[in-house]
Amino acid sequence: MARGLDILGDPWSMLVLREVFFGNGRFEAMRDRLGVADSVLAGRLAALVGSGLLTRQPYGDSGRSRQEYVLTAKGEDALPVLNAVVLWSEKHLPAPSEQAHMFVLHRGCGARTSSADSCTGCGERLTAENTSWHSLTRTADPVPLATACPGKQIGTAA
Amino acid sequence: MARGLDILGDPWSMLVLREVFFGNGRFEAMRDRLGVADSVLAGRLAALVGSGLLTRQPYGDSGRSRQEYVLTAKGEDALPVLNAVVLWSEKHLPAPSEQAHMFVLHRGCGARTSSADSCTGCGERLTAENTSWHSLTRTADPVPLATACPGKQIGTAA
DNA sequence: TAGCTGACTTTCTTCAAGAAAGCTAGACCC
DNA sequence: GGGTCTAGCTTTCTTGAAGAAAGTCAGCTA
Repeated sequence: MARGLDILGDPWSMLVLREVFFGNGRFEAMRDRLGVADSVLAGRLAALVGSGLLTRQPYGDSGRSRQEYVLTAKGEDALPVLNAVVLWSEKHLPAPSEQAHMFVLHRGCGARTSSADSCTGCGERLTAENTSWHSLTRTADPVPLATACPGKQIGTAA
Repeated sequence: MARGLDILGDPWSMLVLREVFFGNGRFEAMRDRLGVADSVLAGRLAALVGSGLLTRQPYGDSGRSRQEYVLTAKGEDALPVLNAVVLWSEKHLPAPSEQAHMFVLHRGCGARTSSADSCTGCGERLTAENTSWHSLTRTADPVPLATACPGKQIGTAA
């Protein structure tokens, strides 16, 4: 557990993972969204890549220096940890505004779940593939989570 | 979620909570077990009490200056977060030794669960009351988790 | 009354976070 | 084809927190 916390226990690491799950894997996008210092973000990304939770992937136009960070299977498996934090926060921390709420939705049955790793509506196991997060501060509609390497499947290969 | 991570995201906070769940709520015991600096432990404990996850409770002999930290209902509800970290770590991080493994057990049916907040054997919801952790480095047998205020129930009253 | 112990608090040093600027390589523009 | 733009870092500097070690204090113990 201590070893797990070395990777996941850092506040920024979890927030970076959150952004990647939201499909927000580009350096600038994360920096702007999280308000984190460049050097810290660079360090956290390198650590998460080093720990095998993220991989780098060139995106958009041809071989330019533009990279996007995407989840590996190992990173995707951290979803219950993030869900558990979201559910605990929703239950116990007062939201600073109506917009600040965030929900975990199972796309299979559409239910809002109160479990970190299974749907309390239908019991199905939650994965990044069948889960959406709904954050009012972000978009009006729920966001399907990013899975390991969107588009082309690389997944556990790395 | 960011607010939740302000409290739970700190590596030491999670480890302190782990110790309290293990029934190890005394200052010296935690310091010895975690190898954390006194000043840092004192700060973390104060923060967790301030956030309402722990309360202080005198223990043993009469009104001496000896305190023990015990969970509140709010702190107890953080169990799924810790479970999720344990399960992820067990799945994805190599254990440095045979002894380093840790399991989450449901005492109701005795099954080892692979879900953070329900028993994968019987489906029952996991609470501190019906959950044991089994850490080989600690004891040979699984340890029933500490619940909100052992002995006298205070719980949500604070 | 002279320790001893548990639970801190203080002090000091070192390391990491935060802010701000600089660097680089390809894209775009005219 | 020279200038500008932009994404994705890297460097530098300052400030704040972590870590180590010693000090404090109240009550028990002998």
